[in-house]
Amino acid sequence: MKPRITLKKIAKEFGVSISTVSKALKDSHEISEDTRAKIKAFADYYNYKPNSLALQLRNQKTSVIGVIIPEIVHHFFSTVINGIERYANEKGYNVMVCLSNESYEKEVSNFGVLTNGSVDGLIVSVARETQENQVYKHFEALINDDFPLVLFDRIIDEIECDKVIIDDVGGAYKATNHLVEIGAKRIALITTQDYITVGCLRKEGYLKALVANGIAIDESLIYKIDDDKDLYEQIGKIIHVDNPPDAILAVNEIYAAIALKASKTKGLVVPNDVAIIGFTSGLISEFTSPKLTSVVQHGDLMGRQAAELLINRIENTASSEFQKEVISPNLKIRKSTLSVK
Amino acid sequence: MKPRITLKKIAKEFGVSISTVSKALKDSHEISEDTRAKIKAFADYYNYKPNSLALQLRNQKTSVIGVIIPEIVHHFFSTVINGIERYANEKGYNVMVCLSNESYEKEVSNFGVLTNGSVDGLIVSVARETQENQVYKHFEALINDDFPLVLFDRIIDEIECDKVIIDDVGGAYKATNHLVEIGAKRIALITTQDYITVGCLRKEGYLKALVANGIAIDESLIYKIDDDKDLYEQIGKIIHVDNPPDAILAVNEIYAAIALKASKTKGLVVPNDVAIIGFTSGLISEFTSPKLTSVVQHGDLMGRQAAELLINRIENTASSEFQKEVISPNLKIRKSTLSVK
DNA sequence: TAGAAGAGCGCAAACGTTTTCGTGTTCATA
DNA sequence: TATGAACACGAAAACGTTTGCGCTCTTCTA
Repeated sequence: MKPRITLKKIAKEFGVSISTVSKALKDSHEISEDTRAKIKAFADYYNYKPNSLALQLRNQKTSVIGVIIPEIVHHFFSTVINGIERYANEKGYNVMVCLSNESYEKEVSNFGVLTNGSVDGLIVSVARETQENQVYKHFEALINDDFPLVLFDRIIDEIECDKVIIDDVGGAYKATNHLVEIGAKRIALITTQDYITVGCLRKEGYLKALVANGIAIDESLIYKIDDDKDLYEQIGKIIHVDNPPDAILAVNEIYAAIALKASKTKGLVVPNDVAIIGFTSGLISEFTSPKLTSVVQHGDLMGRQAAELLINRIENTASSEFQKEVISPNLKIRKSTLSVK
Repeated sequence: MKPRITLKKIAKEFGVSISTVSKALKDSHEISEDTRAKIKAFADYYNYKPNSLALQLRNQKTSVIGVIIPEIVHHFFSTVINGIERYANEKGYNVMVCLSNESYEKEVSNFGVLTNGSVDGLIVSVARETQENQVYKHFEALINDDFPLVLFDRIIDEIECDKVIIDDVGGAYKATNHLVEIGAKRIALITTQDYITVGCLRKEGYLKALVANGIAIDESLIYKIDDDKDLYEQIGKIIHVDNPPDAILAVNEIYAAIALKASKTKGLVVPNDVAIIGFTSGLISEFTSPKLTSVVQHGDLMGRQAAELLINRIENTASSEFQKEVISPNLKIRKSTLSVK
């Protein structure tokens, strides 16, 4: 790569000082019209642009937001990034994306890299392994330094910082309620392992809705999937029993789509024999047949709000107490739960 | 945010010079055991980490790769980013992601931000608007400066740099051939507007395969979709005619999934009445019914190779001529093209 | 004609590092 | 006692920028 042109080189060219060049380029009245014109023409010709590293170092500000997410090949997370990126851009910030791949170690190493001055703040969704181990030292270190931090979706209650979450309880409640309304009696829940907070919250909403409707809770209808094992097999077992459920609430789109497939394989008609709802409305739900009713999570909005909270914090325009934004999901009703009675 | 601890502060604490501290932390033999131990303990206690901006400025190296893509909420692009991120990480680089949103202006502004010293190199997939307008000044400026640049997928022939592409011609050829083999006679092509290079290339492969199989080219079976208009309407028209095609090759997954839906709506059975193949094997193809046969693009691999080329270029371990890596897509045959004769 | 005013520019510090090249002290050896 | 090395540390430049202040020279005013 050719060396970039600097103030120093321009200064040398005209036999003036660096400060003169800097001021000339900024149209300072301290510099004569003549000198200004010459220098600006030259700088323009050689396409001078201030080195941003130098500026960042001087101004003690990078205008970069770091984002750490468990994975990127995932519709929900990519919409969140989209939301973050758009808002950040409006505010003159850039985005640096790092992946933890659900690994604690990788998350910690990402923290190390990003908090050495290369970003002004961090937006994080916690890795599965971290949630499992419940080791939050790297978060605590940031909090101690008052480092601007926003957690979203997969958050940690003990860590005091700004947060953005979905109202998972409410979403699951709405969804379950909808299933009851269309006449379901035996509603299964396909959820995650207990240490995944969102899984727990959705289960809570599910249970609340059952209670509210006076339906007895049947623990045998609650299935906790292990993401490290074969999904088709685990979910298949739920359907391929003598007395399968007449409705299913799945905590994500994949589980729902697989449940749908399994149902069809068994010869069950959706929604007549079994109605299905998934969380997250990505593209999958749109193209299954029948289309899947989903709890829409508004990832874009979530990202936007996270970025907003973070930038307010960075620029000290935030209130001193930490905010907890709760986004209400809504139900997108499609054919997989069409009332059939 | 609390001010971070610096060499200067440590030096002041012990009444020594900054250089002494720097050397002590690096275990230099120039510094006495005593001093070293004291300084290291202190630095450790206060969790000292070198400011990376300062290092980047001094070393004239950021170890950051800039990535500019048209959009991120897109399975193909997110797999590419995944591939880039993983390889970059192995090599000690971080990734900064910017979105052009298919806009020329945004792309140019991203170029401006990223090439001011904040990244060591750039990986780009060209925005639709840029391809449409064919204005490549921002690319040329980079090339003139020998700035490390890799183009992938949506590339520009005139720009001389490393490139990674899919063998689109070959992929479309394979797919079309497969359709012929299972007995299709009237194969439609659903493609993009002409200025999208990948669309053109896939059309080329489609035509080649027809010729190779001695099938007459029927221009009325080639449909160019306008992404700014309603997709369902445009694609619906292809199916809802008196004499619909008996096979369809779509240049992306969405077009294919919509074609599948439209066919089912019209009462056609897939694959018996009409066989369908899409490009890109994302999650959609997996969950439609029947599952869609697809030309698998290997986005991860593509990202990995792009990152590899770029880092070699950055570290001057690349050959002087520019490389053009071509990734061969393979056909993932699923039920939408199951031989039925 | 002395003094002030103002125009035009340079110095130097600051951001936080690393690294080369000193410099001063101590100690052993001839 | 002079010489040399070994030891322990500091000064300063470099990366590229911004900016407050000071300096010099001209020009105007009283």
